[in-house]
Amino acid sequence: MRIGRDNSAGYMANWTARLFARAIDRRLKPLGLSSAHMPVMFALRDGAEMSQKALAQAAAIEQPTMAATLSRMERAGLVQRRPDPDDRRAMLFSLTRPAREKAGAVWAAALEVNDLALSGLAPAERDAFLAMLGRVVANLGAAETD
Amino acid sequence: MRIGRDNSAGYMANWTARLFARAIDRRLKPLGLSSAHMPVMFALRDGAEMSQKALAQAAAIEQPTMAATLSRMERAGLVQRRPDPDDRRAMLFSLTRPAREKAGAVWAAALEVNDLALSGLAPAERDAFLAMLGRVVANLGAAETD
DNA sequence: CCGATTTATATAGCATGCAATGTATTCCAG
DNA sequence: CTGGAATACATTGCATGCTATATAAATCGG
Repeated sequence: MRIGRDNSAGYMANWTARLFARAIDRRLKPLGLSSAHMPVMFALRDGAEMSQKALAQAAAIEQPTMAATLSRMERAGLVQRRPDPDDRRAMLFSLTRPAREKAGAVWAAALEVNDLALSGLAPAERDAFLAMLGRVVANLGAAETD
Repeated sequence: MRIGRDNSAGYMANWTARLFARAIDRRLKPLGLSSAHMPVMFALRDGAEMSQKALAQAAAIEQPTMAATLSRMERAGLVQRRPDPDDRRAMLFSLTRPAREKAGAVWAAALEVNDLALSGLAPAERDAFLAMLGRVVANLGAAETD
């Protein structure tokens, strides 16, 4: 079997992810946001407060990565942190008012890019696509634990 | 419609790509290689020589990204460059002997991770999955040109 | 209650990716 | 043949992601 570009799932997944990120970033850049901010925006919607660890788990990224993202978002005035009154190791993060006001636009950009990417696929195909992505994530995630 | 994590194609694609890269990197690290080297290894197999621009196109990444990757690969003794005799602006890259000797192991790692990721999917599903990734790439790529 | 372990965050160092820009050649129209 | 446009590469600056490691606080067994 010949593995080139188009029949390597890993390569295609990488390519797809980069195109998604670029499409999102182009739309969010005017708002001072980027694709990495989206999981945080969603997790902290409706005024929720979460620790860095909880945010990292929600975004499925490593803790130092989330620390850096939160640091940049704080610098940009998008999130604020306060000490967790119940755990002096932890910090609780929440969206600032400016960030909350941008949530709608972030939502719209997510929907727009999602729809653009999946155009030409029937609803059942979209479901199947997401299910297969979920299966691949489960397969690779399970293999990491070993 | 509620967009969270599991029903956002962009988020799932990003997650999938990161898991693929980690699985590949874990296997290639003992060889002194990484996932970003794979498109170069494949493009330059069988002693082929290619310019930096041709390699960037083959890998579907931007030129500065390929420049950095080739620079690291050169530092690691994996590729060598020589001036293009027909174009004094261009350089021709090829794999070194040590890199050629690692090509088989790279191939094996790619097949292993591909199979692990797609385990549980029937051959027809795998084909459909790759076809849908191709469709998403085409959709997002076409939108970039605008 | 105490020491060992676990947990939450911080930090360093690096790879991979992008956009924007500079420089040297090449190519093409006139 | 020449000047402007296009092309190939280099460089800068930054974001996103990882691993490995350090530090402080919480937790748990005895």
